[in-house]
Amino acid sequence: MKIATYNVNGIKARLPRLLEWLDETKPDIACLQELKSSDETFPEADIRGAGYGAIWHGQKGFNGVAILARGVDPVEIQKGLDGEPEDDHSRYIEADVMGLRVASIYLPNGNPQPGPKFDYKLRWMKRLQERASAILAEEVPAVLAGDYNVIPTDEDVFSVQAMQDDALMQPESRAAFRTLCYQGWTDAIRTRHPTGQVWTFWDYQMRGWERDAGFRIDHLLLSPQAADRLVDANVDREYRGREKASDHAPTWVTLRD
DNA sequence: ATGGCTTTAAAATAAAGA
Repeated sequence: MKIATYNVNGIKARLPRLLEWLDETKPDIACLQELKSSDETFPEADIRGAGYGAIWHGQKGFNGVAILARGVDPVEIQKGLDGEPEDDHSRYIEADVMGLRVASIYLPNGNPQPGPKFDYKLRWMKRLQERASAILAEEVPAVLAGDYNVIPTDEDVFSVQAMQDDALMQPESRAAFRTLCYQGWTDAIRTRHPTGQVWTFWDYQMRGWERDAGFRIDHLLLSPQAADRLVDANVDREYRGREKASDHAPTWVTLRD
């Protein structure tokens, strides 16, 4: 089965591209981020028309996450993360679907750093670590998929110099991501592609796509019970080059049934 | 050295992204 993550950067603006991608690549499960849509304006009928059940956690203007499943309805486990009741950003949704635990994650960007947005990013990562640890304790096949807004290593960015002051690759951001992995989560893309450039994002600015100036920030972390079933992982790069594309490309894993 | 683009919200600009 194929599980994908796709930061759509506005589900209304991206709807033709999203429906086309679902039809052409037929992921069993698709985790979406940056819906930029309230709960009420989520295009449920179009998603159903494409053959997918869905749950979502929307927000007007920005953020927003969803989990789509081919032919079935995901069973919601929770929306949002514990530990900061005043946090009203829609960045996390978790479900049971097709025998897997799946989370769709939109981790805070954190720029500019230092500053309150970076502090919020690090607090959010700590809260994610706590939830991820609880999921591991259940010993179930699980996939934490999403836009982590973390460039894990210098090999995951087109230019270390250009990005050195960015929140995405600060030592604190990387340490928090490593802590998550060291709990027992497997970074699926790096397992299948141990070295080299595997970009998932190209900035709209500075002709990022044309220069192939990208970085790797969309990740699928597998619990041991899911990692044992890992067959392949890759990026649907081609969709970044299409008309009215998101600045992220769909990123996916396949697991043995 | 800096900004260069895109989406949303909302009515002209501003926030947010990364």
